[in-house]
Amino acid sequence: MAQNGTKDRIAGAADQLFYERGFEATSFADIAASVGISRGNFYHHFKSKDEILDAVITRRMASTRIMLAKWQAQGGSPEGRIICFIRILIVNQAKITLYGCPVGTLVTELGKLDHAAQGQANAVFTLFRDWLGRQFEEMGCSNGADALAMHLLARSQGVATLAQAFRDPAFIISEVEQMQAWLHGLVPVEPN
Amino acid sequence: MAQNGTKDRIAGAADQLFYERGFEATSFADIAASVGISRGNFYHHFKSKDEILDAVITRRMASTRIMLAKWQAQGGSPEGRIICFIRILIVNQAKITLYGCPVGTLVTELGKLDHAAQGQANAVFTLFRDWLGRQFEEMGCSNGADALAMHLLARSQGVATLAQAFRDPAFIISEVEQMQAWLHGLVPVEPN
DNA sequence: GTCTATAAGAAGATAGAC
DNA sequence: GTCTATCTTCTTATAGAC
Repeated sequence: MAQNGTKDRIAGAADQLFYERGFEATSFADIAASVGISRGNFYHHFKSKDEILDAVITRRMASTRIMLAKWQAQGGSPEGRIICFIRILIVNQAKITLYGCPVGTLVTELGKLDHAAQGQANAVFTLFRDWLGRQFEEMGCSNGADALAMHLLARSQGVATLAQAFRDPAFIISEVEQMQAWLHGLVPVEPN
Repeated sequence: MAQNGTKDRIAGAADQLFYERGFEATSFADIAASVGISRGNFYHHFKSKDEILDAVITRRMASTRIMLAKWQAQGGSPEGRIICFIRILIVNQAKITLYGCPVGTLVTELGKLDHAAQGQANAVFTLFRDWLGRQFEEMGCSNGADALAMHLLARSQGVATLAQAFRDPAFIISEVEQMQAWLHGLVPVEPN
């Protein structure tokens, strides 16, 4: 991590700018200015813009895996772990109200650009999807576990989109409560 | 409508390209090529790219108003009219699977660009929001009518986002059924 | 590893002929 | 109303000095 400071700082700055402004709208000059290096230095670390995108997605994959592993390791019930997922909407409430969901907005943009990294970006979604699916399976919803995972992912995406559109952080709170109620209503009161 | 053929054709082509590729990613050359005119001719009809965006949003506002008015005029129950809204996901299934929701994706992009037309684009959302709110009021949900409207908008947005991300048109069908079931479960069987 | 300088191309936008 | 030609600026990308 501290092995190559500059390369990592570039990827970090790009990660943030791609989230806040979008991939296409972010130029090398923007990233360079954010890191505090010259544009020329840039190409010593990354040969092209697509390579930076690669690095950004790799970063996001890694941090997502760490987050999911942490939730998994802290014990508790699968239901409790799903609550952890739902509550990232609240943890990131302010940023979501401004920029939406980093995963969803990047996948949508790359999809429209027909970009080669689209599948890679979508792998972050798949990470959440599979993890949620396993939690629902553990909850005893072995039949529709994946459908439930997709349903919850979609609910979260919709909340992020509308919260950003209307700049309404309170909407996030309201919907998170409804998602938690939905989750509790899934299994008819069957303590593990 | 037929008064200025070229201007309208430009706006129509821009509308489609902004949806399929995004606003920033669409260049004047792209639109001109799509319409079959030269780039120079362009500026006779629109002074800037922002003016085209204005025209595109105006078009979308108009067509949305027409669609909502049509649903309103066809009689039936408010519940039936909300079903009309839900089912546009199915009507536009193929395009949504490829490009997501035209309203949501434009608002998200303009939000990230911090574009001046962001509020204007969001007005299309507000058109749906207010119309849905009135339907829920008529259904007797006068207290939480707007919250229900926002909830349903969010659900639709989430479905569009994930359907596009996973290129999964079947997910739309599955979620539309769930939204209809949710709608029917709202009022405890009280015929109008 | 970092910089300056610069190339090559695409973008939005304008001028003026027809 | 449509075209060609051109301008300016921005963006990605490269070359080469330090």
